[in-house]
Amino acid sequence: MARQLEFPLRGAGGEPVDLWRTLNSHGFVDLPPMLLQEQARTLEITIPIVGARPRTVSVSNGNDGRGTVTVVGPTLSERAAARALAGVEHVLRLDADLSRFYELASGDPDLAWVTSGAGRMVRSPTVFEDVIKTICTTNCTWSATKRMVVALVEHLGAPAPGAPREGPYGRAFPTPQAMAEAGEGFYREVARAGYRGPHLLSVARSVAEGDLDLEVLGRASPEDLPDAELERQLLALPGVGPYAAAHVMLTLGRYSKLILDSWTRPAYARHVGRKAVSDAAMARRFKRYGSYAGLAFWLILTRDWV
DNA sequence: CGTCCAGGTCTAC
DNA sequence: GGTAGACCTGGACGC
Repeated sequence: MARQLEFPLRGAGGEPVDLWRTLNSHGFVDLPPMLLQEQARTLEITIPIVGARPRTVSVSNGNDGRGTVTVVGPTLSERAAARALAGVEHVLRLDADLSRFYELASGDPDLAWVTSGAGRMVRSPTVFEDVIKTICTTNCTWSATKRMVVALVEHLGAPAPGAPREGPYGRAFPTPQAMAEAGEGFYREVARAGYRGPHLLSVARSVAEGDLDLEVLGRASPEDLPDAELERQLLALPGVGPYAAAHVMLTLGRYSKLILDSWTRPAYARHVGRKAVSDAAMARRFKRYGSYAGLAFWLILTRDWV
């Protein structure tokens, strides 16, 4: 018996939330254990629940400007239901207050459109998941990224009730422990992660052994952990360079860095009708958005995604 | 069939 | 500090 939960589509500052645009905020919704369903305009995702098995839920627009969470599988206890709902609200970043960004954007012809509820980046249930997935996007095609992440979730992820017998869906993203216990051979021969394999294993082991706490990076305030220091810590991770650090930072709600890669560079050049634009020029152009520079950059590039 | 390179990173100068 | 070269993999190309 499915169970329905509801939540208000409002940000922490009372600002509007465009759910469909949030669900299309970046490419990770195309990687398991997330599954974007275009026709139904829903996001299916399998999330870990503390003290219980992972659960697969479906997120969509409900009535009266609210969002709906439909839980797959047996009915949850009150506590587990509350945790599942909190998990979805976390993934949708409803705790973020974008009202100051909207004020900034409302006076900008390039960006005023975002104030109707764009700019909320989907994040994974854990920082660990976003870091691992980001490493899997480096120096390869999207199909390769998918192959690696599919393998991780399919073979190492804990199944939710009602999970299909095979395939990557209906399973939570693997824990650091599960990834640490997988041997080098798994990364080489099953995930076919190539030279990234040792990086993935190293990050997983560090977290599993307690030497590295990635989750604290998601909780730290900019006062306690300024963007520059956060970037420094991310760059220290094996396999994480400038692109990956900027991408992870976007998923952490830290928007000062521009994501500069082989997709965004030409996409921005097209946007301004030039053959190429230097990284320095892009940084200058977005400097006026201050701590929201990277978010402004990303939104301008992805405006036509919805 | 070989070469190139994709939502880069690391090491060695 | 800035910049070549190497690096797994496997589609997309050109020949």
